[in-house]
Amino acid sequence: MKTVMAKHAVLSSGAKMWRSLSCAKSELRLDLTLACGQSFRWRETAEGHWTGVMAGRVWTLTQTDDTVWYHVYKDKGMQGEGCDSKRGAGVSLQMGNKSDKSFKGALKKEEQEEPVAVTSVHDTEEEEDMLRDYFQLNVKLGDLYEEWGAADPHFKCIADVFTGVRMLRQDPTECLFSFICTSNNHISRIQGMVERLCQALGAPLCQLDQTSYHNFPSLSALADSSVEACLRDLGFGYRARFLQQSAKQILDTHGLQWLEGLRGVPYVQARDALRTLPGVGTKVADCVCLMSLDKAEAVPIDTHVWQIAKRDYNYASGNAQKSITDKLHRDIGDFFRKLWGPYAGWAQSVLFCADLKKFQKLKEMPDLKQPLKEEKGGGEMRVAYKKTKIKTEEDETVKAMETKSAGRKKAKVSV
DNA sequence: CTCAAACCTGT
DNA sequence: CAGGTTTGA
Repeated sequence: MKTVMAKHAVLSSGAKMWRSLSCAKSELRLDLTLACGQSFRWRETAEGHWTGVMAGRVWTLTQTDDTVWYHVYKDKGMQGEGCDSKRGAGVSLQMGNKSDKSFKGALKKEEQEEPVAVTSVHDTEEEEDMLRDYFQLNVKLGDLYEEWGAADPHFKCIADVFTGVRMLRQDPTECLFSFICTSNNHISRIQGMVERLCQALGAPLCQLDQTSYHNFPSLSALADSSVEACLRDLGFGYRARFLQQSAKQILDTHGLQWLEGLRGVPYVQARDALRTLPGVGTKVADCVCLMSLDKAEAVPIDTHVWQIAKRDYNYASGNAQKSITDKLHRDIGDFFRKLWGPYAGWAQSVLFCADLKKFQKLKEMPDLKQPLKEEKGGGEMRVAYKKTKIKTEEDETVKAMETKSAGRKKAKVSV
């Protein structure tokens, strides 16, 4: 009676369970995009195979030269039973949050009791749409790389190796609460924390090999008064309170749909709205704007990006500062927006990715199919930026609006 | 508006 | 100290 334990899918064994999506590696590199610190939910479960939870389902993704292969696990067995009220709410609330029409059918399907998981044509189309939405495949990354490279020699240099680094369009709730965990913290610990968070408070989805996969917790699950103590036990430290308080504040003063509604609000307004939440400062707010709220111009500035600005762009302003001030945030963000344009946040993620320790080996051994580009002296690249004008006039919309809305945590947003 | 210190925990 | 935020001078 004990069912055979399900396993992670592998492309080489059982091609029938895989579906495909035409997509060149220059448009999407799964390994870089999924492991560069945007989402903390994907794991490499086999060589080049990435497994994680997205839109309430468990996926394994892999790719060949011109194709992305995906498999969606169907496990009705674990749903609808064995979850407490908090978790139960997790499923429906999570799905209810989706405003996109393409996700409409999801809630109904979960509630039905189909004995066998037959994948209908409708499911197939729906899931392909989910992927296209999540990876924002309508955005032509190759064209953007061309533009950034034309405007910025240093970017062009990096871009030859780090192609296909693409911004994910994440669920706003998952994105916000994951990034509240990032303060004063490093990626490896954040990954563990987010995993424990989902395991403790998220609805279970399925189990593969020794790993159980859970949905990200709902707002109401996170807002429960018992959550802070629970998360402190799980090693969240002072962030435990931030998570619970932010969830409660959103539900009490804004409502369930508020976060998603910020997608339709201008960047600066959305960012200031987020900053009213405990544990959410400038950097975290920018991350959420960029990675889940469709604000491509948001450039999250952390100490690491500051180092990049100083080292590769000869950014001198704020040298006296010991740490990043609010003003420095604004100035560096404006600097990069001026350089890269409306998708500056996407460009920044490429450089950020290229600077991660775990990807350094790619710089030494580029693609074999591509002949080595001729070495360009790094020193000369920098000279080009020696005299780069850092400050610009008040002509930028973003800047103008920022100075206007100075009252930080007071900002009231009517959505 | 700027600045430093404290905040949890793991390396 | 770490990919930060809050708080009080």
